[in-house]
Amino acid sequence: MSPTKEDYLKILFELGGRTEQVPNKEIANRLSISPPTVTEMMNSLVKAGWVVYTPYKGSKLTQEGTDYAKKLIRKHRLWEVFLVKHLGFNINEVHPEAELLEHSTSAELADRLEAYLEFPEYCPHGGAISTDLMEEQEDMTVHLTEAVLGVPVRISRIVDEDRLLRYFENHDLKIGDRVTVTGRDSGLDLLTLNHGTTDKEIQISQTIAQYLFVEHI
Amino acid sequence: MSPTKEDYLKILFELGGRTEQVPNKEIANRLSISPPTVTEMMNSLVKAGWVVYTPYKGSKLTQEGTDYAKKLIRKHRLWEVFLVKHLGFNINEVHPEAELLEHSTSAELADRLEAYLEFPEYCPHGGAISTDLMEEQEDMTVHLTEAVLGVPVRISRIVDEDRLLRYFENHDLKIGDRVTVTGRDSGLDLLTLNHGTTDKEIQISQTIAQYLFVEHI
DNA sequence: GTTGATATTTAGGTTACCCTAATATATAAA
DNA sequence: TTTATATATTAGGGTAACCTAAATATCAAC
Ligand SMILES: [Mn+2]
Ligand SMILES: [Mn+2]
Ligand SMILES: [Mn+2]
Ligand SMILES: [Mn+2]
Repeated sequence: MSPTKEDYLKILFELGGRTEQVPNKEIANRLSISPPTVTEMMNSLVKAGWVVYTPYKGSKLTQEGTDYAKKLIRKHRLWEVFLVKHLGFNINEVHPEAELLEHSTSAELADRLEAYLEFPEYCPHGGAISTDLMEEQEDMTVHLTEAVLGVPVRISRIVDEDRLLRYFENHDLKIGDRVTVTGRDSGLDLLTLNHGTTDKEIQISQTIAQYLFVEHI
Repeated sequence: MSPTKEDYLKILFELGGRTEQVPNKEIANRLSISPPTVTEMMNSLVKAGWVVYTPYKGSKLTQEGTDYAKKLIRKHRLWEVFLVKHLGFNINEVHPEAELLEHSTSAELADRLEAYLEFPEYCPHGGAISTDLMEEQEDMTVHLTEAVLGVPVRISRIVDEDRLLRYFENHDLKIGDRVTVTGRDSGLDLLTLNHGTTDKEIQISQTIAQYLFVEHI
């Protein structure tokens, strides 16, 4: 498996490909790649047994594809923990580093690294590390867009995609922050939040709020 | 730069391409790749400014090529230290892991890793980590084949190429061991050693002994 | 100085991963 | 139900990194 193919599997998992069909366009967007390239790659992933592909509909991961993706995500998150905890990297810097390291990590190395880090439960962005907890978290967490108006919640996880992390940093949002959704404007695609700690008003786009997960306090 | 090209530069350095012309065949052997592929790659490395290539003669690294190779080797050796010291890997297992990790390591990551490891001087195979010390070591060390008969020496460094490491392990040789060359048979390509610690007789091929460096005690 | 062994290059081909332009399909609107 | 729009596929092309087979260059031995 090449780093390229591995990244396709990972993205597929992150876009819900474990349970639903993911349209090519979403993959193309996330990887900044042209749609024909995605079509081509999906056919190749089908041939290798990682994916089930329905033309014009989208792709779903097979069981093997799901397992492979979860192993990759585990490696990615383990490296992020190492980079932050031991090497003193900033939370917003580690994702691109881990994006590379994940592909150069044997199962043996991942296991030893996990033990060395004393079996952390979450990565610095709140993502679960154990492959079982990963599915659970994926099924249980609520998107910020689905939070009830006026009810305070805690940010539990940020989808760690480079552009998103910068967006959230620019809006002063962090894992663990308490926020309350105070307004929703679907026309302007806006979500208004009250930040629990600073009591400041924050406005973010609803489209992007989909990548923020929250839990009830 | 692709991992592939990076490995070519590194091999070139390891084969003495900093000071001498390295023939294509040696590169082809070390990388287990066909000679035409090497020719092709050398032309590509020339175009990128890493290498000076004389057809039918061989390749030398430019200053830029040398610097790049040394940075890569530093990353490689830092990872080996980490894998052995912190993750408990065996010395003979770490080379293939580092061979991958080196290509996924930013300058920032290498610097932080080096500080975290408390600036180690040598990798587990005795290779220098600082890029200055690296050249010095390359120029100063003596090949085991050049050691004087009957004079005890200490093994200071093993060229960490996968097949070689296994050969040396099979012959019970390790960094730090004292050995005395007791015989040399050029016809049979054999070198007879007396192992200082166990007092056992060891026979290794002269060809392979070239990859063992020793220092006087 | 010719010969022969070895090393190297040239020629031609493959697969992986990317692209744009043109065409076809699906779906939402009129 | 036609039409418009978004999405997806097909067609055709490019570069990187590999290969084998055949041609050519180098160099040491005779
Ligand atoms: Mn990440
Ligand atoms: Mn990646
Ligand atoms: Mn090594
Ligand atoms: Mn390598």
